[in-house]
Amino acid sequence: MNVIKKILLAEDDPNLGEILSDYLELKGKFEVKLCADGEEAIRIFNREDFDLCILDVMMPKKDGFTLGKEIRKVNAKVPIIFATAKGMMEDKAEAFGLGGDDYITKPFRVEELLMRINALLKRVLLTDDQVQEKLPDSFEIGEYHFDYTSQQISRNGLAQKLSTKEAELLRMLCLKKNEVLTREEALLKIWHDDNYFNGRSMDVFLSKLRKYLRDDQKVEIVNVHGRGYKLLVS
Amino acid sequence: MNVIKKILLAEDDPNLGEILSDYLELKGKFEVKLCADGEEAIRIFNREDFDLCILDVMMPKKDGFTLGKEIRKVNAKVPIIFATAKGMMEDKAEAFGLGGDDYITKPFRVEELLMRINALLKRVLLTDDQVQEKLPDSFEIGEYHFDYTSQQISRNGLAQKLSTKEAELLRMLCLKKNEVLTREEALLKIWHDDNYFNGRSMDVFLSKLRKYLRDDQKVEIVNVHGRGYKLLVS
DNA sequence: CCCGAGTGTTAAAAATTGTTAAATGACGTT
DNA sequence: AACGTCATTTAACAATTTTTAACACTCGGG
Repeated sequence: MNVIKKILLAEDDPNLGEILSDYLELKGKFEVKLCADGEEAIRIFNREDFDLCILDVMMPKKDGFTLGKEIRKVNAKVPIIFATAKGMMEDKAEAFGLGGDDYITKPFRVEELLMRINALLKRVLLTDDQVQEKLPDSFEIGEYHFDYTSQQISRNGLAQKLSTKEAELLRMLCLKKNEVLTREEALLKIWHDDNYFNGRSMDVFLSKLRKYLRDDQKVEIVNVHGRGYKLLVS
Repeated sequence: MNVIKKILLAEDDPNLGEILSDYLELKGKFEVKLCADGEEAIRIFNREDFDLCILDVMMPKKDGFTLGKEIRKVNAKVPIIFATAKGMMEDKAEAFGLGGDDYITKPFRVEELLMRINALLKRVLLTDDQVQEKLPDSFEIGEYHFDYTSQQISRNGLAQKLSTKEAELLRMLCLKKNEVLTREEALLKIWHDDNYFNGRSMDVFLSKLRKYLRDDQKVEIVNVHGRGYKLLVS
């Protein structure tokens, strides 16, 4: 690909972090985001898209493994490299599965790290095309037909254009038809940040979607108090 | 080598800069662009194509390493030579390895610099041919046929000439058919600078392209609010 | 029943985008 | 140099999208 890959680097030692960051940006032509602790890292991760994460295991506030698990909750496939002191990994390795991931023991040479990064990225690139866990982009909602990419719903041949956010939210609801879509999940995936104002903004969009869908009595977006929303088609 | 190589020289000392520039143009038969600081350098770099960069590490406004990283983000392969005072490099040098780049400690003899330039350029010349990933220059967009090099689109035998920027923008959209082309990416690649006015200029071109493509209902350029555009063919 | 947190709805404000026209710039011709 | 022509940028205004604000209502625990 001709696109620059983005790497999230969580490393609490500023010196090492700076050196690694510089090296990867200059030599590996990556765009590197450096975070000093686990909490900052998860916040940044939810705001931007990354192609790979490098997590120091020993960090203040939130250790690398916890961070890794939280990242996995939101993103199932981004490759992760854990950097850890010798001997710390053996037991954990099993636990984490390490499906698409890797680990490297400190101290390591930067060339070694770069090699592993490239290896992981290449592997993702290979499997990416085959697996193509391609989510549907077209849905049936009662009498409505919803096409996500072209951002419109239609009923009886009449089309209604949707804005980007309207389409994204409706898509997430469709992907969980009859299940609960958590407010948190929608906010993190669409707004990239779960806070009060984005929540209110989302409420407005819910209201709009309900308006679009109200011509079919059998379609309903119901609230699950304190948790989220369900798209019901009876 | 029948083409004159272009060198970007970032050096804040006007005397040294002038001497180097003159020497390289005279002795090395290069075309040299001299910049007095890092900010000027990155601006120039985004506007022109260079075969090699020589960056003084200590410069006002933006130091050589930062500049080097920014250059790497845009161009992954142009060789860089860092010029630095003795002792300053040793720690970084290790980190950066010497893969595609080089460094030289001040003070140095101009002959020494010329040697390194020629060495780097020769190395690039060797590896250059392999990369050559050729992108298509002709696209089908619904009923339209778009030829990038001849800068025209045609439908039902009727041709419509495009201006350079129109063609470049349409090409980028085609290369990402059904995916999002980020405003930022288009601006950096075509306008070489992402600012408000270039953004507005791009909007005007989007409007023109939509006009050219509006005879086929199935072709659409849809906006992804806050991100960019998708070229859709249904 | 009362209260606070959570939700529904609407409207206004702010930001972004769409479109058209005028101003500027680039370039070859005379 | 003056001119015509075309490409591009800037300006102006319209329309759309998203966010924020305001107020009403609901839920569920004390």
